[in-house]
Amino acid sequence: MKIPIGIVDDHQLFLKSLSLMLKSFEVYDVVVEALNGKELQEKILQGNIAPSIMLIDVNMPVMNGIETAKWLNANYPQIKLVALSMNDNDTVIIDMIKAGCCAYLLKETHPDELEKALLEIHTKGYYNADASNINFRRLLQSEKEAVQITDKEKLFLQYACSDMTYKEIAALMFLSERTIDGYRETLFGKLKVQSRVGLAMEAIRKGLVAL
Amino acid sequence: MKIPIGIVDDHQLFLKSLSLMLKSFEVYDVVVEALNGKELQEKILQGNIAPSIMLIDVNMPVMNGIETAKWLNANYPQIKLVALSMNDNDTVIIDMIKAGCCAYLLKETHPDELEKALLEIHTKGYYNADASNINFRRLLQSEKEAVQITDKEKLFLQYACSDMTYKEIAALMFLSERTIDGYRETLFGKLKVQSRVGLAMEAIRKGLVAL
DNA sequence: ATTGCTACCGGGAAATTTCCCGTATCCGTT
DNA sequence: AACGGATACGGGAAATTTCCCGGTAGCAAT
Repeated sequence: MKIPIGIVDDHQLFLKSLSLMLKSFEVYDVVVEALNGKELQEKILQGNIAPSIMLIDVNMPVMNGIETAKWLNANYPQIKLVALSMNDNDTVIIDMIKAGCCAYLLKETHPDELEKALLEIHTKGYYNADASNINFRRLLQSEKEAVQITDKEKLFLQYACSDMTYKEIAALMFLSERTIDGYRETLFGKLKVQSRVGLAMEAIRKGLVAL
Repeated sequence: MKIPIGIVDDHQLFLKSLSLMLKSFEVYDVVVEALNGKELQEKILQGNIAPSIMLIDVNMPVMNGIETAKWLNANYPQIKLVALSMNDNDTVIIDMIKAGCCAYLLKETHPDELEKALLEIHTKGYYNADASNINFRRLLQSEKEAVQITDKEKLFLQYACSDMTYKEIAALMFLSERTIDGYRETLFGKLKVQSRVGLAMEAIRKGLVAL
C-alpha cells in the first residue's frame, strides 16, 4: 500500500517533475496535483481524494500557501502538511508552521533529504531539516513579533510600494493624510524600518506585497 | 542515440526532478547537472562533456544565467542554450537571448510544451513559446531602451534599496551628495520612475538588485 | 588647441517624507 | 458611567527627497 501524497505549486514544470520524482521513490502515490490553493480545494471537494501528506508551495497566485494550509488544517486535520519555499529568509514560513505545517523544505534541498523528510513525517509526524536548523532558529527568534498586520495596513502597504505620494494614496483610500501618517508610523514599528523605501523592501521580503 | 542535455539550476529539488523528467522522455540523456555557472564551468572543463542542449536558470548565485550563457556561447557555440525563468516580467530574459539563448521557457510551462520545445530546438535550432509570445513581444518592445546601467549606478541602486538616506549612501561611496543626486536622476530616467520607492521596486522587478 | 563627452561637485528651493504635538469618535468591558 | 483601545484626524516643523541652476577636471578625437 503506497502512501497517498499531494502537491500544490504554481510552477507546472516543477510540479510535474517533482510528482515524477516522488513516484520514482516507489513508496508514494501522487493522488492530487494543483497549481494553486483554489484548484486544490476544488479537486479535493469534488473527488474522493485523501492524501496523507500535502506538499504546499508558499508563493502562489489566486490562493497562497498560508490560506491553503489553514484551510486544509481546518477541514482535513489528518493530512500532514509540508511547506515548500524558494528563499530561506522568507519569514512567512513561520506563518506556514502556525497554519499547521509540520515541516518546511527549501527548494534547494537535495532529493535524498526530501525522501528522508517525507519518511520521517509519515512515521514520526514531523521533521526538522538539519541543514536549515540555524535559519529555523533565526525565524523562531522573531516569532513573538511575527508581524501581524490588518487588512487596511496591507492595502496601504500595497500602495506604499509604488511611485505614488502619500497624498495620492490618501485620496485613493478616502482617508486623511494624517491617517495615512498613522498607518506608516505603525508599520515602521512593526517592520522595524525608518523610511518608506525600507518599508517597501521589507514588505516584499516578507511576502506581504506581491512583487 | 540519445540527445545529450545539461541543466544548471540552483534549486536542487527542481534540478534533480527536471533531470528525471527529461530522462523519462526517453530521448534525452542528462550528461551534466550543476547548481550554478561556476560549477558547470568546472564540470565541463574537467570531464569530456558535450551536451547539445543546455537548460540555464536565469537567477543563480555565484555565477548567474547571463554570465553562464555568455561563457557557453563563447567557448562552446555548438551548444544550444535554453533560458529558464521564474517570472515572465523578468527583463533580463532579453539579456539571455542576447547572450546566445535560442529559446526561453517559464517554469510554469507544461512538461508537454517543454518536450515540444526541446524537440524543436534540436531539429530547427530555435523555439518560440506560443503561449508567451505576447510577453516576448512586450519584452522586445522595450529592448531598444534595454536599461543599460553602469557598475557605479548598479552599486548605488543596491544602496538605494535600503533604509539609508542619500547622505549616508554618498558617504559610503565616497562621493558628494550632488553626485548621488546625478545618479538618482539618470536612473529615474532609465527606469522611468519618479520616486526612490519606484526606483527600488523597478530595480527588484528587473532583477537589477537581489531580493 | 579646441571641441565634446563623462564624471564629479555646489547653492538653493520646492515638494515630500518623517515625526512631533493633541483631539474626537466609536466600541466593548468593567 | 468610566475606562482602555482602536481608528481617524489636524497643525506645525524638521529632515529628506526631488529638481532646478550652475561649475570644474580629465580624456579622447579632430
